[in-house]
Amino acid sequence: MSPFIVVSAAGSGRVHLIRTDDAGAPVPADVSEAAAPVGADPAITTVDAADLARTVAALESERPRWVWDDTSRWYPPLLAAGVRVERCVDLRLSHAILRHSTLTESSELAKSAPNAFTSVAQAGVPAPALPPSPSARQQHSTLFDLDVDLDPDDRADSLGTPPTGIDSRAASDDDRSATKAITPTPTPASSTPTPTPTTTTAGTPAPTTPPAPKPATAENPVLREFRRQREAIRTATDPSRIALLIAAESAGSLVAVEMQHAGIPWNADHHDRLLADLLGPRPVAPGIRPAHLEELLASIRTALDDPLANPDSPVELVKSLRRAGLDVTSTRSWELKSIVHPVIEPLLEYKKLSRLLTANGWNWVDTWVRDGRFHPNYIPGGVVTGRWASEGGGALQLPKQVRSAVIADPGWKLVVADAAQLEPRILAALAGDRAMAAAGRGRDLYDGIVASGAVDTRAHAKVGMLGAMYGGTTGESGRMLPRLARAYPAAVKFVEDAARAGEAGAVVTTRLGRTSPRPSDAWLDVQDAAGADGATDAARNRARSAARSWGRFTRNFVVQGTAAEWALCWISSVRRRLWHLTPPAPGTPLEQRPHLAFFLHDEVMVHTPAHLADAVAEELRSAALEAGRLIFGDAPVEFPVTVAIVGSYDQAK
DNA sequence: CTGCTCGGCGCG
DNA sequence: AAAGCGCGCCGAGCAG
Repeated sequence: MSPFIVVSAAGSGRVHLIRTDDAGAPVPADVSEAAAPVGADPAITTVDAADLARTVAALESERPRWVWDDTSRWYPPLLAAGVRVERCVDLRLSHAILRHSTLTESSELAKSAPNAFTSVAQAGVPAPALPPSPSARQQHSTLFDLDVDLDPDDRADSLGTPPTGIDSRAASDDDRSATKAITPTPTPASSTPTPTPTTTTAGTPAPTTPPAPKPATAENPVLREFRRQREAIRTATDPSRIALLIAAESAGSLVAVEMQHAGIPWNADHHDRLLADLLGPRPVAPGIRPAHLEELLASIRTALDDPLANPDSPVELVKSLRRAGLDVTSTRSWELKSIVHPVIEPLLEYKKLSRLLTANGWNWVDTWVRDGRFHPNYIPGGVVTGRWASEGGGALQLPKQVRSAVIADPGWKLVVADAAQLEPRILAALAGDRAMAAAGRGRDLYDGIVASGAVDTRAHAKVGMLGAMYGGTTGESGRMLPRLARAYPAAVKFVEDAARAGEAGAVVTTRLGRTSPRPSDAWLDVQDAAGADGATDAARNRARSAARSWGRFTRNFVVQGTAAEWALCWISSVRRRLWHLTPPAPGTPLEQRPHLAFFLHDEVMVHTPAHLADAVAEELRSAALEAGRLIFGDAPVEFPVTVAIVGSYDQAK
């Protein structure tokens, strides 16, 4: 079996490498490595940080899993040195999952006091890397090469026995430590990468390994944490699920670093032309409005007969509008749209363009685009549900307005894939709802719901399903719910159960084992106050409102969180497939081969030489199939992806 | 001056 | 038509 190698900072610019078995027990290296053993312990070697990349590259042929505290700390320098690793274990991300998961709640790790690994959110992904296996079965057993059985045939419940995602125990101990992401390292294009792992990356937790001149492996805190995690997984309620989640989370952490490294191809000249077309030429100095905005401002002031009207200040603008006789309570676009008045058109246009200018204008390009690439900082596990967050440049909110500036290199293509109606499909699989699964088979899921007769239009099906998953009760979506409940009772019951759990203060757990945070002390206090003798109506209303709000959160957590797990498995598989699409090419940087360039919850973008675009498209589809089977086994729910091969991002869908 | 909340809006 | 989930970022405006 390929080894685990624990990577641990040793101080003084040195790094310890410790070989272990799958339980985290040190094992002697059977081949001598370039570095000398430390003391009498043959399992541990020490290298200079400056030699780490070379050492890792040499050892990579053994297909080890690199075990480190934080992929975002160790991997960037390796990539910068041209070294890509196949797979890893991100202990920080794994710890966050294992500490809170109901599947590992009896583990020593879950019961232990917070430690240096406790500080963060969640996320990460390992990197599988075998050549494509001939059979689906083999693919499953090798995808992540976990030490657990991932055979889909053993993953029982698919459809038929709905897995329990709901944990009905009431919340008890307080725990609000691990929800928010680490302080990320802002990475404007101008910043320089952290040169070596021994330099603590700014913003990341301090190195967890104290300088230990004569380290015994038993005392190594990174190794100790790894051992505890392996034990937690081994003794979990459903080891294969939590192990898959840990593997996917760690693989994701590799993808995140690789995508930041490669960047999104961004044509600054095109972006500038786009801005000039809409706003007018770039102002000569900051603080000056572009010409078109200035014109719109004049129109607004004329229409309001208010020469001082200021659309940049919501508070002032509401006053101006009300002075002009408009009955508004805010300046939200959707509220303004319902009003008939000459000021509305230029005002909405102003707001639209002003938003473009401030969010993705010339300053944005100057700050974030360097040498034709936008290098956002991705934060795996940055969202409580397991979704990624990002920091710097608003990478996950790129408006459609500017996507035409995302242009493939000459001779290259962008292959953009999107999982169609991912969340309702996830719900169908989670709930074992055969009718909903059937509605989505071979077609658009919402069309299938219409075809079943449950609702009359696709728009109704969509808004109804979104409402069911978000907890909407009013308007169109509220009206659709009874119809959906009649046609798809299992799916609706599933989300209702999740909501009831949250309202009662309980936690819920995703398919693979990510558990929702417990409600805050403040929330519990509000509930207690409402139950006390002599509680006022106001207190009871407040408690009911807070309970429902938390119920909407847990209702959505299970679906969004499981969708995030599907997406992690998808991109992990895509990563491995892309790597094997081209022959081994030692010394060829990652970004000169087909590579992931962007990931957005249920959508990915691959930047690839044009002649490989069709093959990439096929791998994206195959990977989606693989992700579904990994998580849901033989459940009859399909997870189709739409794939577009384009020259620029705006041409995709 | 910094640090914070808020309104508003971009994305899924 | 505009609400029900999850985010990040911007400018305005206020508190210190």
